[in-house]
Amino acid sequence: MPAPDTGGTKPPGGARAVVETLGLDAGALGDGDLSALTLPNSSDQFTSSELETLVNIQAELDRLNSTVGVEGTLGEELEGGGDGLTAGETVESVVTVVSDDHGQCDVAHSPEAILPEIMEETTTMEDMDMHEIGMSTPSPEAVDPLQQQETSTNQFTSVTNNLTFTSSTVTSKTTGSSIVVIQSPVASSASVTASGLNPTHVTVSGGQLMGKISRMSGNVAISSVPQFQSLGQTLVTAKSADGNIVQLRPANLNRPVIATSTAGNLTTANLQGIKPLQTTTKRPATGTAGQMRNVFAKVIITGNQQGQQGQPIMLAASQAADTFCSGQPIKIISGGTGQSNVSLLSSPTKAITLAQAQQMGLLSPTKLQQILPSSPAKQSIIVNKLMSSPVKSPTKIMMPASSVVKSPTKILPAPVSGVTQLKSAVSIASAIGGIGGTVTTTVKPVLSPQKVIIRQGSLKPGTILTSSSATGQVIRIPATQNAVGTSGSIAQLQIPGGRQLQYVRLVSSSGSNTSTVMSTGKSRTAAVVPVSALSGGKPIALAAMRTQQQTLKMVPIAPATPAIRTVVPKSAGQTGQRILIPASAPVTQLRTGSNVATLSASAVNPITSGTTILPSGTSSYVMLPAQYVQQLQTQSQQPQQQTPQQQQQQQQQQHSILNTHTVSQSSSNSAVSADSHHQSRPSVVTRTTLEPNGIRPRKPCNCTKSQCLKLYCDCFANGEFCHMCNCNNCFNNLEHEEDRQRAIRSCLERNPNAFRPKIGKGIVGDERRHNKGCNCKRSGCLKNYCECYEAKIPCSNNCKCVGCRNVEESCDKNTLRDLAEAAEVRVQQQTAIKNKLSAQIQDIAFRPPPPPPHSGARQPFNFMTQEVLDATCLCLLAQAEEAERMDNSEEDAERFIIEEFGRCLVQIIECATKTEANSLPM
DNA sequence: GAGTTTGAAACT
DNA sequence: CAGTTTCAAACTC
Repeated sequence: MPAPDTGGTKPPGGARAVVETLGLDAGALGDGDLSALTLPNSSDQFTSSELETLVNIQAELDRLNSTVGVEGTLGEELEGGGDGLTAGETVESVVTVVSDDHGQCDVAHSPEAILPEIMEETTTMEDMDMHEIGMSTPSPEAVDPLQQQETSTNQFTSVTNNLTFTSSTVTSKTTGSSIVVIQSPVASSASVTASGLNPTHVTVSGGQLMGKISRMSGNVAISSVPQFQSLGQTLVTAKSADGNIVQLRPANLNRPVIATSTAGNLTTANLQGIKPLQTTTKRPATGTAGQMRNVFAKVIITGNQQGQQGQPIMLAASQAADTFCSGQPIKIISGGTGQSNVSLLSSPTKAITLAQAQQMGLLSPTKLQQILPSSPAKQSIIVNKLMSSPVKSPTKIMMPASSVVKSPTKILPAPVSGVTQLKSAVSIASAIGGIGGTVTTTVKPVLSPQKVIIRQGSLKPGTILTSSSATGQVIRIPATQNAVGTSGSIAQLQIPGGRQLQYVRLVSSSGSNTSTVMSTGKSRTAAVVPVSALSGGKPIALAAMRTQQQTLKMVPIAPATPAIRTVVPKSAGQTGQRILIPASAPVTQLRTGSNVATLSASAVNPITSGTTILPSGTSSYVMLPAQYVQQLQTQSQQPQQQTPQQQQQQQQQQHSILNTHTVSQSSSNSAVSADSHHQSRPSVVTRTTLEPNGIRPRKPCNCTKSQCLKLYCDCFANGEFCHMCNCNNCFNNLEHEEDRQRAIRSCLERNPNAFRPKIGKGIVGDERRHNKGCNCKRSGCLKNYCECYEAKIPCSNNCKCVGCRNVEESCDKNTLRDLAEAAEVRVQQQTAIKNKLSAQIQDIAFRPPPPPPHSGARQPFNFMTQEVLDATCLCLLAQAEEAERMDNSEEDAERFIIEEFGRCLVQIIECATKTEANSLPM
């Protein structure tokens, strides 16, 4: 299928698919603890030996490859399919497949897919319902799902364009989920058909990771052993020799693993496509790469563990609209144990046009102009399914082109000109099968929609996302119909600790056109749809499966951040809630309670302040702070709606709210653009207190000279867009995405860890500590000048501060205090011993002599007369004086005294014995 | 609110 | 790597 937007040539032949797999030992990560994802090396560098571990899983995949024998085939087919691809274009597609025992499948086509569930043991994907996702542009070439079956391991086949996932029973036990990244130089577009007729063979990587990487044909992005580096605590990135960054996410039992590999040239045209995951492409890897468009299909297959029912399999693939444009269906055939709860695409798709995005303020006119011409192909974003009648009344979701084009996590500068226009709503027909039911979901994008995420779910009203651990921030996602106000609103979530803004569109369950949320059946009430990310933003998709089984998926759309974070639901019994969020924060964890999803540590921490109304042609969008979301949640629980003023009042009551500017949606569609945050800037910027978790909420910056493109700017430093700040000449927004990306790159060049959270967990224990340490000279580290003090953590050895007094809770002080306490306890114990001995002596001394035994023998205590006791005490005093004179320590003195006491007792006993012996003859 | 202080970031 | 400058936040008045 020709790629409309690009006049490029088809990839030269021989395009091959490359599959990269990454696996980690499941045991490496504890439940809810993503920190284990951090590389063992302090340097965060993967060594070759470490890579071996990562590659272990590929052995199985190799067997798959041999069994499937698909490698090379894909490339061939893809070769033909690379229509109109421009040389050097790179398209990435991420397909994430999560399968649980029950074969539920969720298919999401998004730049980033999150699979919370990771295959722990046996994963059965047999008889999976085929879900077909029609790609935006219908391609003449038939799109037949590619099917592939594996007996020993998870089977999946992905074709860059047409994705068909057929799963057979997977008996393989994966220590962790396997991540397969399929890269094919072929243009994603048309020509590739994955169909049973023309099955595109995708080789599930065989050989070792390195080999796979290098095996990449023509467009080989990574030709040499990549240097792996972990970003944040959850993201592992590999940097190839050619400068390409490959992000790998370790697999875990509870966590999805996402591997992203980007290679080839990143051109403006490339940017048109979605940049799934966090990938950074600096330069064309090879000369050949420059001539070809690289299509990367990233497939992540994970299986739910513990046979959790209702665990959906989420299949997410992102494609560049221009490349994958034409109706390339993704079919998922899953058969579980006969229970294929395929909850795919049940909710209606929501798409927004660029014009709508512009109206919403997410895109400036200039930006829109840049975007429109470049890509004829229209990208539709399928956000979510909220309704039982999915196809109907699709809600249009604004997805800034930049967000599509640019992975929020991508830090490299991205050209804007080639942005593909987002357009056309995507209809998604999905049926959510009950347990054991098979459902086929078909996504029928109108044009060549970019599918971001297809997720069905219904957030049970009152779903709460809270950051577990330290932060404890709570985000409630209004999922009920009651939450009318939330429908169509965009919640802006900010990930703590380095974290980013997350924009989440909240879709109410109401079946209005705008908010196509309809509750079907009893269980499904609402879904949170991933919304556009302002440039580089990552869409966050929140979806809940059933009221009883809630699934939460969050696809971060936040601004660039070095890492991607995947959160895996912890509760086994329920449908896992899945959150994919930017990884800047050290640990993200999502625990799903019955109705509660918990984002651990800073996962969802500071939520961006400010609510902005986004005017749109069809519907209004509101930028909501998480607190507002929470509020809405509360409202959802309460039938009556509140006025904005009431909402504000509630917001004010909440701790974690920064300054929130709440604007109620109005039919007038007040024009407040997201990027022109200055307009929406609240007249009064309030400093907020710390959140309950102790983390200071995001503060609006006041930058004047740095253009908010230097680390001076907290917003920028946290990987966030400025929003409702007081800055001047701000470039930290979509309109200056290029500059922003350039600045990000510059910062990373200076300091690769520039965007990592400054406050992390210490080596020992869970205590937070400043990774770099402060350098205070005059503040004594007792003022907020000190970053340690500001973070409410004691200075550590990392600090170079002078005259530090921020040791109140420090280890040193604790140590001293502990020592003091221990000494005190010891003294008390010794005192008790003395008292006891004294009491015993007293008792013996004053005990009335027992009646003479018949034997006539006298017991030793009969000799404990007052004189004996006095003598003993004198001895003890003498010993004490002696010890004092010898300048012995108190402890030694006590010991000597006690020893002396023992000798006294011995003497008494001996005396008694002798006396008794002497008396016996008598 | 203006001015000062402070320390991180940026620069040399 | 150290010293200096720049910058924005924190702080003081």
